[in-house]
Amino acid sequence: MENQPMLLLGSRSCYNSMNGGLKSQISNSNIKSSHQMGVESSENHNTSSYLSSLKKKADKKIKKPRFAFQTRCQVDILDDGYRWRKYGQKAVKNNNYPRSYYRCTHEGCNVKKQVQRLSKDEGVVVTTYEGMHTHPIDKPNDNFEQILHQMHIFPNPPL
DNA sequence: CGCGTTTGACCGGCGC
DNA sequence: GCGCCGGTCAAACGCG
Repeated sequence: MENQPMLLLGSRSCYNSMNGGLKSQISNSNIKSSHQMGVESSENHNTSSYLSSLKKKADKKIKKPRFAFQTRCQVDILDDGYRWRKYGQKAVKNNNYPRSYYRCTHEGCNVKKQVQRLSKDEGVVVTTYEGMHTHPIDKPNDNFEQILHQMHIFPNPPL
Protein backbone atom coordinates (compact mmCIF):
# COMPACT_ATOMS: atom_id res chain seq x y z
CA MET A 1 0.00 0.00 0.00
CA GLU A 2 2.97 2.24 -0.14
CA ASN A 3 2.20 3.29 -3.62
CA GLN A 4 -1.46 3.66 -3.12
CA PRO A 5 -2.70 5.70 -6.00
CA MET A 6 -5.06 8.53 -5.55
CA LEU A 7 -8.73 8.06 -5.91
CA LEU A 8 -10.78 10.02 -8.31
CA LEU A 9 -14.47 9.72 -8.08
CA GLY A 10 -16.89 10.72 -10.71
CA SER A 11 -17.96 9.95 -14.20
CA ARG A 12 -16.19 10.59 -17.42
CA SER A 13 -16.70 14.28 -17.17
CA CYS A 14 -16.45 14.40 -13.43
CA TYR A 15 -12.82 14.57 -12.50
CA ASN A 16 -13.51 16.52 -9.39
CA SER A 17 -13.86 15.16 -5.89
CA MET A 18 -10.45 13.81 -5.12
CA ASN A 19 -10.24 11.88 -1.91
CA GLY A 20 -7.04 11.80 -0.02
CA GLY A 21 -3.97 13.76 -0.94
CA LEU A 22 -2.33 13.63 -4.30
CA LYS A 23 1.05 12.13 -4.34
CA SER A 24 3.23 12.44 -7.34
CA GLN A 25 5.75 9.68 -7.52
CA ILE A 26 7.88 11.43 -10.04
CA SER A 27 11.44 10.35 -9.67
CA ASN A 28 13.99 13.06 -9.76
CA SER A 29 15.85 11.07 -12.36
CA ASN A 30 15.69 12.17 -15.92
CA ILE A 31 12.25 12.21 -17.34
CA LYS A 32 12.71 11.45 -20.95
CA SER A 33 16.31 12.00 -21.81
CA SER A 34 17.88 10.06 -24.59
CA HIS A 35 15.67 7.81 -26.52
CA GLN A 36 16.36 9.03 -29.96
CA MET A 37 19.90 7.75 -30.02
CA GLY A 38 18.57 4.43 -31.12
CA VAL A 39 18.45 3.48 -34.74
CA GLU A 40 19.28 5.94 -37.39
CA SER A 41 21.18 4.66 -40.34
CA SER A 42 21.68 1.03 -41.16
CA GLU A 43 18.31 -0.33 -41.79
CA ASN A 44 19.63 -3.74 -42.52
CA HIS A 45 18.94 -5.89 -39.57
CA ASN A 46 19.52 -9.49 -38.87
CA THR A 47 16.80 -12.01 -38.88
CA SER A 48 15.82 -11.49 -35.30
CA SER A 49 15.93 -7.76 -35.44
CA TYR A 50 12.50 -7.97 -33.99
CA LEU A 51 13.09 -6.40 -30.65
CA SER A 52 16.63 -5.38 -31.22
CA SER A 53 15.71 -1.79 -30.67
CA LEU A 54 13.97 -2.80 -27.52
CA LYS A 55 17.13 -3.18 -25.59
CA LYS A 56 18.60 0.11 -26.77
CA LYS A 57 21.21 1.65 -24.58
CA ALA A 58 19.15 1.45 -21.48
CA ASP A 59 19.91 4.27 -19.16
CA LYS A 60 20.96 2.26 -16.21
CA LYS A 61 18.08 1.45 -13.96
CA ILE A 62 16.37 4.72 -14.42
CA LYS A 63 12.73 4.17 -14.03
CA LYS A 64 10.41 6.47 -15.78
CA PRO A 65 8.10 8.57 -13.71
CA ARG A 66 4.81 6.85 -13.51
CA PHE A 67 1.75 7.71 -11.56
CA ALA A 68 -1.44 5.79 -11.20
CA PHE A 69 -4.86 6.77 -10.11
CA GLN A 70 -8.20 5.09 -9.91
CA THR A 71 -11.37 6.42 -11.40
CA ARG A 72 -14.95 5.51 -10.82
CA CYS A 73 -16.62 5.40 -14.18
CA GLN A 74 -18.16 3.00 -16.64
CA VAL A 75 -15.76 3.98 -19.36
CA ASP A 76 -12.14 3.00 -19.12
CA ILE A 77 -11.11 5.46 -21.77
CA LEU A 78 -10.52 8.74 -20.03
CA ASP A 79 -10.08 11.55 -22.45
CA ASP A 80 -7.27 13.54 -20.98
CA GLY A 81 -6.81 15.63 -24.07
CA TYR A 82 -4.08 13.53 -25.62
CA ARG A 83 -4.34 11.09 -28.45
CA TRP A 84 -3.68 7.48 -27.51
CA ARG A 85 -3.13 4.50 -29.71
CA LYS A 86 -3.76 1.10 -28.27
CA TYR A 87 -0.82 -1.15 -28.90
CA GLY A 88 -1.76 -4.19 -26.93
CA GLN A 89 -4.17 -5.86 -24.67
CA LYS A 90 -3.30 -8.55 -22.18
CA ALA A 91 -5.22 -10.23 -19.47
CA VAL A 92 -3.70 -10.40 -16.04
CA LYS A 93 -4.23 -13.23 -13.65
CA ASN A 94 -5.36 -11.19 -10.73
CA ASN A 95 -8.02 -9.58 -12.81
CA ASN A 96 -10.64 -11.20 -14.91
CA TYR A 97 -10.58 -8.18 -17.12
CA PRO A 98 -7.87 -7.56 -19.68
CA ARG A 99 -5.42 -4.73 -19.33
CA SER A 100 -5.12 -2.28 -22.17
CA TYR A 101 -1.89 -0.65 -23.22
CA TYR A 102 -1.97 2.75 -24.82
CA ARG A 103 0.73 4.93 -26.24
CA CYS A 104 0.81 8.60 -27.11
CA THR A 105 0.78 9.10 -30.85
CA HIS A 106 3.20 11.97 -30.86
CA GLU A 107 6.57 12.34 -32.41
CA GLY A 108 9.21 12.08 -29.75
CA CYS A 109 6.58 11.66 -27.11
CA ASN A 110 6.95 8.15 -25.81
CA VAL A 111 4.36 8.31 -23.10
CA LYS A 112 2.56 5.14 -22.22
CA LYS A 113 -0.67 4.56 -20.43
CA GLN A 114 -2.11 1.44 -18.87
CA VAL A 115 -5.76 0.96 -18.24
CA GLN A 116 -6.86 -1.83 -15.99
CA ARG A 117 -10.26 -2.65 -14.63
CA LEU A 118 -10.74 -4.27 -11.30
CA SER A 119 -12.42 -7.62 -11.40
CA LYS A 120 -13.93 -6.88 -8.06
CA ASP A 121 -15.41 -3.60 -9.14
CA GLU A 122 -15.89 -3.20 -12.82
CA GLY A 123 -16.79 0.36 -12.14
CA VAL A 124 -13.30 1.10 -10.93
CA VAL A 125 -10.66 1.74 -13.53
CA VAL A 126 -6.99 1.99 -12.73
CA THR A 127 -5.11 4.22 -15.10
CA THR A 128 -1.35 4.24 -14.95
CA TYR A 129 0.64 6.88 -16.78
CA GLU A 130 4.26 6.32 -17.65
CA GLY A 131 6.46 9.13 -18.80
CA MET A 132 5.58 12.72 -19.49
CA HIS A 133 4.29 14.47 -22.55
CA THR A 134 6.75 16.69 -24.31
CA HIS A 135 4.12 18.70 -26.03
CA PRO A 136 1.06 20.71 -25.09
CA ILE A 137 -2.33 19.14 -24.89
CA ASP A 138 -4.24 18.90 -28.11
CA LYS A 139 -7.59 19.09 -26.54
CA PRO A 140 -7.46 20.98 -23.27
CA ASN A 141 -9.94 19.45 -20.91
CA ASP A 142 -11.52 21.30 -18.09
CA ASN A 143 -10.76 19.57 -14.88
CA PHE A 144 -8.26 17.07 -16.06
CA GLU A 145 -5.65 19.66 -16.83
CA GLN A 146 -6.18 21.20 -13.46
CA ILE A 147 -5.69 17.85 -11.84
CA LEU A 148 -2.45 17.41 -13.70
CA HIS A 149 -1.29 20.71 -12.35
CA GLN A 150 -2.31 19.75 -8.87
CA MET A 151 -0.37 16.58 -9.27
CA HIS A 152 2.65 18.64 -10.21
CA ILE A 153 2.54 17.02 -13.57
CA PHE A 154 2.96 19.46 -16.39
CA PRO A 155 2.47 18.52 -20.01
CA ASN A 156 5.61 20.24 -21.19
CA PRO A 157 8.47 20.33 -18.70
CA PRO A 158 11.30 22.81 -19.28
CA LEU A 159 13.61 20.20 -20.70
C1' DC B 1 -7.02 6.75 -47.92
C1' DG B 2 -5.31 7.34 -43.17
C1' DC B 3 -4.83 5.64 -38.91
C1' DG B 4 -6.72 3.60 -34.85
C1' DT B 5 -8.07 -0.77 -33.25
C1' DT B 6 -7.61 -5.79 -32.92
C1' DT B 7 -5.38 -10.32 -32.25
C1' DG B 8 -1.52 -13.57 -32.03
C1' DA B 9 3.13 -14.49 -31.39
C1' DC B 10 7.39 -13.71 -29.13
C1' DC B 11 10.70 -12.19 -25.80
C1' DG B 12 12.65 -11.05 -21.20
C1' DG B 13 12.66 -11.58 -16.33
C1' DC B 14 11.70 -14.18 -12.31
C1' DG B 15 10.46 -18.15 -9.52
C1' DC B 16 10.79 -22.82 -8.62
C1' DG C 1 16.31 -25.46 -17.19
C1' DC C 2 11.54 -24.82 -17.63
C1' DG C 3 7.22 -22.55 -16.81
C1' DC C 4 4.65 -18.56 -15.84
C1' DC C 5 3.60 -13.73 -16.30
C1' DG C 6 3.79 -9.42 -18.14
C1' DG C 7 4.88 -6.41 -21.94
C1' DT C 8 5.53 -5.09 -26.87
C1' DC C 9 5.39 -5.33 -31.72
C1' DA C 10 3.65 -6.53 -36.19
C1' DA C 11 0.19 -7.40 -39.85
C1' DA C 12 -4.62 -6.94 -41.16
C1' DC C 13 -9.09 -5.03 -40.88
C1' DG C 14 -12.59 -1.59 -40.08
C1' DC C 15 -14.15 2.84 -39.65
C1' DG C 16 -14.23 7.91 -40.42
